[in-house]
Amino acid sequence: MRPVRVRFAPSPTGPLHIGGVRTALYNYLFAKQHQGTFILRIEDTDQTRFVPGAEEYIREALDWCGISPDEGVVEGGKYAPYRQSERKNIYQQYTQQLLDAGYAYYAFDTSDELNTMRERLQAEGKNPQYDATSRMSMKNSLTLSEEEVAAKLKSDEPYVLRIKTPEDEEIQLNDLVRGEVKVHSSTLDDKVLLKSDGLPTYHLANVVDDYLMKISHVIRGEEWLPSAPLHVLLYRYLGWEDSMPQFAHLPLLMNPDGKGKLSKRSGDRFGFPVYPFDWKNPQSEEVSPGFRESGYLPEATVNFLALLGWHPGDEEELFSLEELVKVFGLDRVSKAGAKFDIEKAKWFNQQYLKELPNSSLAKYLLKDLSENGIESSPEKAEQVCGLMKERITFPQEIWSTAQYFYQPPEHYDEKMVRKKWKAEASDALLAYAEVLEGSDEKLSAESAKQQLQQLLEDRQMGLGKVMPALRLALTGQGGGPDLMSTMEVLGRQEVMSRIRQAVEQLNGNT
RNA sequence: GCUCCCGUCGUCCAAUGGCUUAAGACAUCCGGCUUUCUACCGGAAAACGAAGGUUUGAUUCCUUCCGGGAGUACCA
Repeated sequence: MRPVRVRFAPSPTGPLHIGGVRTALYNYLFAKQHQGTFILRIEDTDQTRFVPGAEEYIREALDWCGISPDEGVVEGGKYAPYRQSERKNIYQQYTQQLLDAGYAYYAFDTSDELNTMRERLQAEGKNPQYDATSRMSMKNSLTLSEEEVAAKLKSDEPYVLRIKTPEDEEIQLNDLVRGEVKVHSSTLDDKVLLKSDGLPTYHLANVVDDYLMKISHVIRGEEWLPSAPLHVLLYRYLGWEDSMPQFAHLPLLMNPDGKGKLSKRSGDRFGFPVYPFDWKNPQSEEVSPGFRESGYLPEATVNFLALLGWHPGDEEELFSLEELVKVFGLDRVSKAGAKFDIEKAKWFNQQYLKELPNSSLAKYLLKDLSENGIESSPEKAEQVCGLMKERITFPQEIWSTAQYFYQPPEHYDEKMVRKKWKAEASDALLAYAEVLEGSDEKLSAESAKQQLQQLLEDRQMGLGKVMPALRLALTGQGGGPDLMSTMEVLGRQEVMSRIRQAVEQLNGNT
């Protein structure tokens, strides 16, 4: 068997979309599983759509996911260059080869002429395409005399090269996820292979590069399936059918409502990120949110993406990248498009977040703190994270829901005040503050609890009467992590002062 | 329009020509735990798109229809 070499071949026309990330991931997993090579090739043959920064974005996105290429524009490799615009002269010999063999021809039609042709065919109820039946009525090297063609080529008149699709042939390909796919050549059109700017189109460039780079498997999105027969034809005409890569067309990532494939618009419409990280459109300055900035961990994102269109076969769901490499297989990739479910992504994030060491989480919190002008020791931040991490989905929730670890509450949850703030409780709290005042040892979760229990016993009250009020006084909220531990983090002085502040404020108002 | 691909709970998906009362996870709902909760534990509800075949038997194979998606550019 030949060595596994796969490529991820995006075009730098914008930020890498999360669906692209999944395609890259599947390529990576497949390569690593077979001790193969994962290649990043930049398909920038359309210079009109080039977007500055897009290529860097793509590479950073792969790095963030932990799926960096083995060969590529920065890594280099035996088959460099890996940017198609830098391979322009390579394609020439193959277009010539196709021309010489009669598998391709020059076409001189202007876009107006093409439109006219399409309109005419449409009106006649025929397929409006440049194909075996319509090509003979167009301006090309099949209809023009040799002299005319030579003259046109000599002049500055722009031309393209088109493939001459066969009239009556069944084209078959064996897709690793879809099985046998058959298409009749009469439904294919004479696609442009070489554009008038001298650069190849995707179809030619992709076939030539895959051949030259010894790609063994082409794993790409399903949007390429319709043009796969054309690629098969190209391999055949170039005489490379024996070394043609195996194809695997992945199901598309769809909008949650099933209407259309996931796109930039989906993010705006459904309110979730569709990019690995924030992207600022260089023209409009508009920022599209990313998974990273939204608080998703790369491990969670990768895990989530892996399960969208692929299934391990057993009931395990949590996989590290290394584990995925072991269990992944194209045979378990599903065929139907997968609707994007952000709730599942959140669940994965939660799973990974609670396994994160406090010190890693603390970095997020410390950043939020310094942005809000609050100083904190890393130790305290870690303590807070330790208490909060089992009840959050995103790191930024620690700051947004547990500010009270750093600032006394400014207001108190009204509903909870009505339900739980009773005179009896408030008296007990004041007494509790007195007790704390009198003790001079460091407040710990255990000592706090002991002292409170002692006090309540003397007053013949239950914990349930006082705890909610105490939480309210300390945090302003009705819920949160273990109260005694919360007090330990706050410290004795702070607990006392917050109790007194709450009593003053809440009793005054009601 | 034409070509191709697809169709199991709301979502991701599993299994299978009879072992199926169709499994798991997310989400939902209910209960429990708890000082509280977004955590945890327990439970409920929830699907083979339709019709015809083939077969002793079909969710599974075939056909048609319906539905969805993709492609149909000198974009990738």
